[in-house]
Amino acid sequence: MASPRDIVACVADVEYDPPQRVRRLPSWLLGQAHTRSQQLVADALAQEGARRPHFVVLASLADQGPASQATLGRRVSIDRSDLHAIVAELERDGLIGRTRDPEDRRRNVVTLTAAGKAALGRLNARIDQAQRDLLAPLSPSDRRELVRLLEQLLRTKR
Amino acid sequence: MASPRDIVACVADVEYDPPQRVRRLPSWLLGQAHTRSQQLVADALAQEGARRPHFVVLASLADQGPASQATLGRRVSIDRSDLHAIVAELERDGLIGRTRDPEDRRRNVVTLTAAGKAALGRLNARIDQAQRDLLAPLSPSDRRELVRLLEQLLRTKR
DNA sequence: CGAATGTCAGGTCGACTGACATAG
DNA sequence: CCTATGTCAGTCAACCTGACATTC
Repeated sequence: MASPRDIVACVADVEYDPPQRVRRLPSWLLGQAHTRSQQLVADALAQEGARRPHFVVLASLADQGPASQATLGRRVSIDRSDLHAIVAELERDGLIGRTRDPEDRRRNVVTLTAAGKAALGRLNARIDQAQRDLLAPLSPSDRRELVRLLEQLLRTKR
Repeated sequence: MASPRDIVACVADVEYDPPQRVRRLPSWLLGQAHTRSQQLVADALAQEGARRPHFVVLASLADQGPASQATLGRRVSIDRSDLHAIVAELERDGLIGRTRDPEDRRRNVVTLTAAGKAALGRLNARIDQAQRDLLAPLSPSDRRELVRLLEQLLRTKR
């Protein structure tokens, strides 16, 4: 039943094995690293019942102060229409408050609550652990080097 | 109309500005770098009327030889059901051929045609240019260093 | 019989577009 | 009048699931 050719075919068969050409592409490596990174962060946030936009919104409010939904969305690159669902969930969970801006009654000013600050603290701890897991294969100096290279890669071109 | 506070608010308003906390996260940097990378590659492939899976399938066929759709999908991590649309398009454009495997009549053996090899050559040139654009902000030695670090990051944990 | 293959239908999720009423 | 804001409906592509007939 298992002829030599079948065995060869079977060995050549098994599992994940993209071509060398592709494997060496910096864009491919970045994609793989991003996938791993994204998975770790998503899992970390999920343990607190949050997703990435929730975290980013809370972090922006803490670091940069209250803001209307529109400016908040602009700060963290989330579309107004998508942000709507996020802030609704955060408000439902009592992590933010929304009040009409008396000086411009179109605006919903979003503010971090005490519960929101506490939740952000927990999320920050989870995120930091995810970063450590992500960078675990690298030596401390290599971790700094990677960050430096990525920052330089992103510095130019906006 | 424009009180001092309004001007301050306006300055604080404008544009993309995620919190420092987030900006420094390795996972964030990887995400941003991946976004840029993905954009460059997608644009490069689009100039030849292709998308990423098309390229990866052609590259796998060239580097690793003909294969059934299922094994092809396993090699490059594309689901059978998604691969179906891809190979159909590649066949329509004459870049691959599909023949029933006489030794196992369940299988569709996918083969690269001459036109497919030519198309892959063009795609490779576009992709290489995209890599150069991506890495342009880095010195030659930093480019090698980045690739080394990413490979090491991915080496462990499968 | 169980397992693999190609095929198809559908579902989910994130990113984006267009519209609208309200307010400036 | 034109613009900005918050809201909602709907599109689109990527990714995944489940099903089915055919073949091993």
